[in-house]
Amino acid sequence: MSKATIKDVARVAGVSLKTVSRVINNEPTVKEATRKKVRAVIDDLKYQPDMSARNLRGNKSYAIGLVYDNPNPYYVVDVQEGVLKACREMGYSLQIHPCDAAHDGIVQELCDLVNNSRLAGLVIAPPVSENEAITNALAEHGIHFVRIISASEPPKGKAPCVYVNDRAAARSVAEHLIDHGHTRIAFLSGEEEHLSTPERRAGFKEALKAHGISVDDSLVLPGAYSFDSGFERATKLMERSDRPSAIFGCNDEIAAGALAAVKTSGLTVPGDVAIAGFENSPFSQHSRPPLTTAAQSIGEIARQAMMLLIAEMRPQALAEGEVQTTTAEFVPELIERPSTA
Amino acid sequence: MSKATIKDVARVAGVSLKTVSRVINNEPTVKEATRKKVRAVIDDLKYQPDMSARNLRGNKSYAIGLVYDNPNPYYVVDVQEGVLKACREMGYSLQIHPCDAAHDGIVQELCDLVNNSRLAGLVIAPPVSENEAITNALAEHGIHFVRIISASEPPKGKAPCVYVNDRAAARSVAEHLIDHGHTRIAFLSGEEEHLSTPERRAGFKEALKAHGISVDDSLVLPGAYSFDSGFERATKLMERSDRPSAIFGCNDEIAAGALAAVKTSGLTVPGDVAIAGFENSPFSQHSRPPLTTAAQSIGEIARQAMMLLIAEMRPQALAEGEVQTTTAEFVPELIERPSTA
DNA sequence: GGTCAACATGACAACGTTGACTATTCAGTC
DNA sequence: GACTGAATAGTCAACGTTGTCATGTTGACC
Repeated sequence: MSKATIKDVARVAGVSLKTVSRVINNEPTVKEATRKKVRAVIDDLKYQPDMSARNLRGNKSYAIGLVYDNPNPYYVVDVQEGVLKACREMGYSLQIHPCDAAHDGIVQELCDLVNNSRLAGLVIAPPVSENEAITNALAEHGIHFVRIISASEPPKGKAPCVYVNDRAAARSVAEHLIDHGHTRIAFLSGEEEHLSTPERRAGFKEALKAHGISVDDSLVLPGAYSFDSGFERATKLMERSDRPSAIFGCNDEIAAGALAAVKTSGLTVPGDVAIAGFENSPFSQHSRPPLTTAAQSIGEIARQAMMLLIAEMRPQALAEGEVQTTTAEFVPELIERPSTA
Repeated sequence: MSKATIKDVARVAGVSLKTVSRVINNEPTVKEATRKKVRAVIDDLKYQPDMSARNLRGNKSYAIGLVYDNPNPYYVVDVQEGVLKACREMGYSLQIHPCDAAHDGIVQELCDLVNNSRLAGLVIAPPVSENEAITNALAEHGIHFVRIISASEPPKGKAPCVYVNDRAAARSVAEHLIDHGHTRIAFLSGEEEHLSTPERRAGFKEALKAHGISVDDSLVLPGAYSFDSGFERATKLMERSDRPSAIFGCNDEIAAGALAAVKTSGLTVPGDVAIAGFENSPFSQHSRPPLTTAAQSIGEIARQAMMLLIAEMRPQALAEGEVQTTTAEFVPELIERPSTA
């Protein structure tokens, strides 16, 4: 009762193994009538090709790896679901690979992963995807991969890439604050190694400049993508006599920390200080008041990444008309909530 | 340069394919000298057996599936890492399978998963693992699996199981509150479908009784494992004239919501109301004040689950002396933080 | 009607591994 | 020295799929 093989399909449909194989793989040289007949049998028997056999036979593989090193589980889980969904649709299996981007042997580790697990390609999430030493090395080893990165324009280089325009989104958030009358706005950065930090900060500064507001560098503070880091920096800011009237956290965790700090200082949000975050994580939804933020549909981004990867690996697998691009842009969307009202 | 096969090893070592296979699989009928020689060549060539070929050949498979439906990404990511680590150690590959436990076709879905992906077995996390309709059906289909559940004693039935003694841990948390002089303690439940809810509540009640405190049922409130649900219930509690002096949230999200509610009501924590959570999630670490909670080492639990599963599937794979148990207990540990000081 | 190309299909081997079976070696025994 | 049985090693086929190459089938054109 368990396994229907290509053999069964061939027997029932009255054709050869190879013809079934051709139908499965969308090869063109099959008569339409035959194709239909075989498809019907496939549906009927609920046949699904066996990954192991496929991988074994060709040097082609139908497994892809998802590489990430992200401190934010919400992000990780969303990316996983998006990629997994796309994998299922396209008949691939998924191998997750959490790793340490700072680890010395990371390149070797990824090469071994691809070889040992016979992976067709990799989807690489930030921050690993933003480390050029790593991606260049992978490209040299002839490994197929697609990156998800933070950038304001298509990256050069031939490797496919999905880029999230954090800069444009950060501009929107900053403009939102400016529209509400704020001119002294603090910016709490994340780690500099994450491209999202300079990108979001650039968007912030661009918005100020566009509105003729000069940037006060003493309000642009380095730090980390964590609640504690946000709390600490905001606490210091609140002690200053020239404290800002608004705080823009480079992500929601920082903003949530800042929110806690402002309240701890006895000030109100948004009355005394407006606060905005980035990423639309539960931190922004669960704080009191909920935080204005920018949302990216991670699932859709992950899906798109998979599609680009497949296009690169097996161009023929895609339907005729589909566009052959190697990059895709996503712009997170401003979500207004009470923290800036 | 990429692939060393069993053939290469055999040639270099001057033995037959089969002998190498025997060495790899720890079969006993190989002379020690031969075994050593082959092992050396294997290391030398960095040979690693090909999963696809293995899976294809035997009906045995070296892939296991991780099934979960959990709204808490922190938990999911930790479980993934724990299981993945154990998989690597034991030479298995891992296939993640997020799913909807309430979905009608879930049993069929899991059976198909096992058949189509040729999985050797499943690691099932709560709450899917606690749905007996599902696990019984899987057992009937002859599918190997191990459950991670919440329970205060080894479950009956032959399927291997890792049980987390939430009841005992909840007793510790409640006793901690009692030790601090609280007698009117509210308990904010999670969803009743999650076994952890009745278990933790039972531990809470046991502690009260053990200290001669009668349970006030109007302080034991049903709800959901969410920030909002905690916020809502705590807000109502704070409006009561006979408000409790302490709140025990069934998890940290509930507790964090309660914390926000208490502060919103103009009361202080822990001054007016003490608050404790459960799970040691970042919610408990990031709130102000940080929350007293109970911590389980999810990674270790996941690892242990994998070991039990392997023991069930391939008893011979384990080293000689290793104990052959089918259940393992973990007791979360009390972590005292300022929210109850 | 015969020729040729284009299209459609099939036969067979091969991917890397292991199970079932067979062959060899080597003590120990009569 | 031939006979056992256990210990050790090898041969071969098979898992489900697809690439290569060969074959059959169609239709258009002279």
